[in-house]
Amino acid sequence: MAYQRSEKMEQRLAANRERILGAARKLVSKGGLREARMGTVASEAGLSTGALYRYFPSKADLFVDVLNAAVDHEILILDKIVEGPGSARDHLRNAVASFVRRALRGPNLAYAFIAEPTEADVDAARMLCRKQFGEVFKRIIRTGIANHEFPEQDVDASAACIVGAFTEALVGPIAPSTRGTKTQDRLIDAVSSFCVAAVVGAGTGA
Amino acid sequence: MAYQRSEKMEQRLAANRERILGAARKLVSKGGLREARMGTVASEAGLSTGALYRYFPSKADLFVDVLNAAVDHEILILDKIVEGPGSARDHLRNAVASFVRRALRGPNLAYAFIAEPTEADVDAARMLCRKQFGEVFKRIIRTGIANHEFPEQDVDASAACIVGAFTEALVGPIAPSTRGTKTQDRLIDAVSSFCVAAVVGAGTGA
Amino acid sequence: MAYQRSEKMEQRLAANRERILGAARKLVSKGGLREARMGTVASEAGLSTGALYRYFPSKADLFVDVLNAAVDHEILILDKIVEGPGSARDHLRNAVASFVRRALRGPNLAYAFIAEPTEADVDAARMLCRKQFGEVFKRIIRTGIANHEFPEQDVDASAACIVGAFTEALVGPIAPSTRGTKTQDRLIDAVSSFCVAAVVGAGTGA
Amino acid sequence: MAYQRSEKMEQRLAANRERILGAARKLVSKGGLREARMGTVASEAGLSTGALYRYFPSKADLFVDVLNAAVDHEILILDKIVEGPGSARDHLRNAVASFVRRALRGPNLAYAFIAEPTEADVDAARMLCRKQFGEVFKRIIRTGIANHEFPEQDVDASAACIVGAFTEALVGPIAPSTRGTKTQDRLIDAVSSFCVAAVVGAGTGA
DNA sequence: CATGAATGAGGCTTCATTCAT
DNA sequence: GATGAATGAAGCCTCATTCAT
Repeated sequence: MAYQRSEKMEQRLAANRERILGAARKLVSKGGLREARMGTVASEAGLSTGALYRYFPSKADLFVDVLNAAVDHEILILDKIVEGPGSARDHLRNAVASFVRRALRGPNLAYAFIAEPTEADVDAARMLCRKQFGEVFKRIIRTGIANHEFPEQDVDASAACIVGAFTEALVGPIAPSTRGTKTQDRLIDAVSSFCVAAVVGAGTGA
Repeated sequence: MAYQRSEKMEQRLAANRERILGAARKLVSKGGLREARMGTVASEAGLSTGALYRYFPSKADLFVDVLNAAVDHEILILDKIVEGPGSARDHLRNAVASFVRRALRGPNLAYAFIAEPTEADVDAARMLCRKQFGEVFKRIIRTGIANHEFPEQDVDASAACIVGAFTEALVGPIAPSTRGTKTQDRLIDAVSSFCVAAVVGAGTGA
Repeated sequence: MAYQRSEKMEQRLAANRERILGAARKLVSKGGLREARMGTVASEAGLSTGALYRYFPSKADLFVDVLNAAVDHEILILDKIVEGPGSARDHLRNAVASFVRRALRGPNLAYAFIAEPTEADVDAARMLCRKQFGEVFKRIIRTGIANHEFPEQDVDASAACIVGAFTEALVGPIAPSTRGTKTQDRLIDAVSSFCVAAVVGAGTGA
Repeated sequence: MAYQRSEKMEQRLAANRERILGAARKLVSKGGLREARMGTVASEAGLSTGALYRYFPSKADLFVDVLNAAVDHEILILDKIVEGPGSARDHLRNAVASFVRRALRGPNLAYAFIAEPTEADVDAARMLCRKQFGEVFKRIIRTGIANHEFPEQDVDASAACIVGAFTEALVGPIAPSTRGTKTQDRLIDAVSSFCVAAVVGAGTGA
């Protein structure tokens, strides 16, 4: 009996945790960390403010977790692509396209967690996330260079440029609004082409 | 008899205004708008809080000015490059390189004003700024396409990617710290090469 | 399991709200709106500043409520008198006497809410209040005129004079301090007599 | 020469003082003390903020002077009426009518300086002013009682009521807006009749 | 004496966090 | 464990007053 109860409880707790994370993700992607107040997260999650602190010790912790969850998920997918079949060029194209596609789908967390600086704690976590994304692309590029698919280049800089390029293309005000699926496909294509061309042709530009 | 609107005074006022802008720029580039408190700006500028409001009607106004001043300066320089001699490819390369070079020099405002969302007022201004940068690159790309220097491509997306690429390369945590002048030159080169290659090879990557 | 919206809690909240209103009333009647700082209201009510904003969205709202509560209460009483038995003259006398009596009892809100101008919000509310008091007296006077108890007269002006008369008599520095009950009774009598005589004898004075 | 200069100077200084007082009066009667900022007074007077402090040691002092000047002027006129020919009833009627007439003319200082509470300093002065007005009416009433023109009554209370009555009739929102001259005459008549009737009939009302 | 820039205390309000129920 | 009321530290801004020119 006690065991039963506890199992049910466990589930409820886990569900709550997820709901909180979901609410936080939603809010942060809508208005940035600044606008994501703890109180709003709580009511969005159907809980009380106080309850939040039973799951996360502080706002910073909560959002670091939001960040990490989102990023872990992305990285997992990207890793699969990289480890899958195909040339480095394919990997690169697919990795970028895959990221952009998902970002265009959901609310654009990208903006919030890639761009916006806030408290030191969260900021540190964000830096790490960007680094992680960078690592994925570095791996791809390095492989390509080893294969002689890609020319020699500053891997760090290229990876940074890639992450920056698709981030801006996703969240920035430059690219036109992307409502229709077709438009989205075109954007995905454009961005991934851009990155592939850049890496493939690196050194060419001089 | 009347108050001497002496030249010295004028200068002092102008100097104050500059010191305020300078302090604001410094603070915003260090910790983002969030951390740039009016009080801190004031003391950094060697003035009292109240004095700030003689020069700028509100925090938002002050930082919009900081933003605009920085951007106007950049755009001016980029425009000169675009209107100067050389191929579109040169323009592109030089525009990127020039921006990145200056950004690496001064405090990296780029971060603050390209990325961080804040109050509606400032945000609107920032959107405009990014758009402005985008326009510069769109012009370059369009010219290059007309010249058959560059292949057909999604100009909006490419411009967005360029802005994103160098922004991230500048402020992001992916590229290694760039202290030495030599390292900086390498980064400048890498980033501008990346962008040029991307635009030149666009459509190639498919 | 869920948060107990216990009766005790409800009561405590209601009590807090009352304490806030009470504190606000006290302060405003002592030094006017100007001196009634939110911080002072809070500590007077035994709460923190922040807590006030859980009960009232802003200073203006709080004081509009103070005003309305006080006035509603008064108007209710005055209305009862007007609708009760007796001649218009009796109604007039009793209405004035009743108001003055209660005003002398509690802190003299009259001053604050009838006289002092402040923020637009509160001001609008105050104007309404004064108008409300005016209406009560207009009704009385109109009835009396219809009855031929009172001579024809400018009802608006008379009502205004009545409200002004007892307000000044209550809060002004002209009438001597009224500490003793006997003195108070005398004042009540004097003021109500004054008003009755004025209305009864209107037009006589020419 | 030096003498000449000094005389001219004296005049200019006196003129400045008057202009400041005038500006202050205008502003206070428009928006109350609260809205009458020193800076605004200064520019309205065609001077600088600092200059104000050469004529008046503080905001409170300035407005106390404004108040006193206005009141002295009134009292002088009222005194003349009281000392002139006619019955006490005439004096009373004329005094009230005269005050109301002038108040309706100029900007309604009455409101600001009779009603609105502010800093302790100014407040004290205002209390005195109201007392002064009260004294005038007390004198009239006492004389009338001695003459057996008026019945015995609480002189203090009656005087307070009179001051309150015309103040409210002047500034309150109860009496309809008084734009036309004819309307104004009617109001003057109504208010003075009201007061006379009240004093004449005092004690009648019981 | 005039000027108007500078000061700085103090007001209102927000919100992450705590805690009695 | 959950609730949401309460806390209190900041933040932005205003404005009477001072002071170098």
